Amino acid sequence: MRTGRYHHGDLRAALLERAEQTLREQGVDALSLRELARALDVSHAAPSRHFRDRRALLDALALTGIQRLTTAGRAGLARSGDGFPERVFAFARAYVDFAAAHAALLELAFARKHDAAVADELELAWQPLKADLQAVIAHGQREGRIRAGNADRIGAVLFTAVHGVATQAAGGQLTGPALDQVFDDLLTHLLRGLAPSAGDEPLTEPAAPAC
Amino acid sequence: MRTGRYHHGDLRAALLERAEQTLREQGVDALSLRELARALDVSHAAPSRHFRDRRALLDALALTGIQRLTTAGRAGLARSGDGFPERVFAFARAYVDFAAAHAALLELAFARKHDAAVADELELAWQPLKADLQAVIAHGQREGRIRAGNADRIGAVLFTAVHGVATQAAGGQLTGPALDQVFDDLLTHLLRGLAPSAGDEPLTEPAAPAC
DNA sequence: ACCTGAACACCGTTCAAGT
DNA sequence: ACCTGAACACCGTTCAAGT
Repeated sequence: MRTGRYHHGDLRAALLERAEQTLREQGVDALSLRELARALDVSHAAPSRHFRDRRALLDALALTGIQRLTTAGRAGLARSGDGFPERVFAFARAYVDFAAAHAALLELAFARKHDAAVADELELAWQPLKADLQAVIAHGQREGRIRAGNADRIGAVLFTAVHGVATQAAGGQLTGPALDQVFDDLLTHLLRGLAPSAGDEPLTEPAAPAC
Repeated sequence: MRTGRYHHGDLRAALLERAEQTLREQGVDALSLRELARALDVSHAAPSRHFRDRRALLDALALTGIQRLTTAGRAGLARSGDGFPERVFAFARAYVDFAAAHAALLELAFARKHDAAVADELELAWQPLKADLQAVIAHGQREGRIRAGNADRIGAVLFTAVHGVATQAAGGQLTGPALDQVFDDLLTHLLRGLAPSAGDEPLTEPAAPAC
């Protein structure tokens, strides 16, 4: 039922919002421009004013996904205490939980981009989250819990490990207690390996003095 | 141009083979049953004899993807020597290389399944690869390079870490030297954390005797 | 500027009918 | 058993035309 007026103060924003809902509830394949237009009571050709094609809409969604994930990571840090491994766990957990709750959205964020310009834009969008991760690592280094060295390399290692958990959570391969255990085991062992001097419990005890 | 005869000794196999090619060259979105039928010179309704719907074809492809990946992992092990960290690296590298070369196929293998029966079937298909990984870990434990303990848990940790590298390689977020470095750093630090007693170079030197 | 409506070339899926 | 051909209900995309 068309209302008659052109209407829609901001069709672009409305399309994105509705698309995100469909994505969450029914997945990418169920996302159609025509269905979106119908839901917003607008002609099927109207979306093309705001998104060149379906892919452009998906790319825009990917961008919001990265931004939301960044926000979720910060919220996780804000909820956590000041301790060292605690902050790493809080940050990582926020990532994994977001991935499980917004699987399709994150999948879009990580999909291979055909357009180089889009790939660059998304790469840029990751920077704030990566900066947050750097800060967490620098904190661990100051506390003597992470070995000195190139923080970018250490950041890439942590990011990749957590991403491995997150993608499996998103795909449903890892759920419930199994997910929790892998998450804990992976981070614990990796941090142990990243510690400056690894005794038996380097994550909860200061390194024993050399004998 | 239809030939006239029903033809095609094994249309199902022909469909899968052609689909895999299209997937590799043009991605999932470009994969259409009608196009496949056209390429095989068969009516557009013929594929439905062998695959209930498009999703069923995609599920079948996912299955072959897991099998191919398993084969690639074994080939990696076969090429490697007998040393301990060497075998882990060889196995993991085969996984990552396969992911980079067959991104779309592996994506299908890890996509969330709507059908529980399919999810179970794919879960089963992973078992041979996971068994191979268990063997590599058991080897490391015998050599005193990996701490004793539940091999399933340790396997899940290693799998997840490597999967994190693989998905980023598949998505094009990690390529070239950056990929190699993250791969090396992650495995090195994780194995260090998994070692029974971690000195400064636990991966290349036997653990120093306790003082 | 922003949207409509018609048009075009594609889909997936189903089903009676052919061999 | 296996396939065809027509039919149906959907798509994405384009473009002249409207306000």
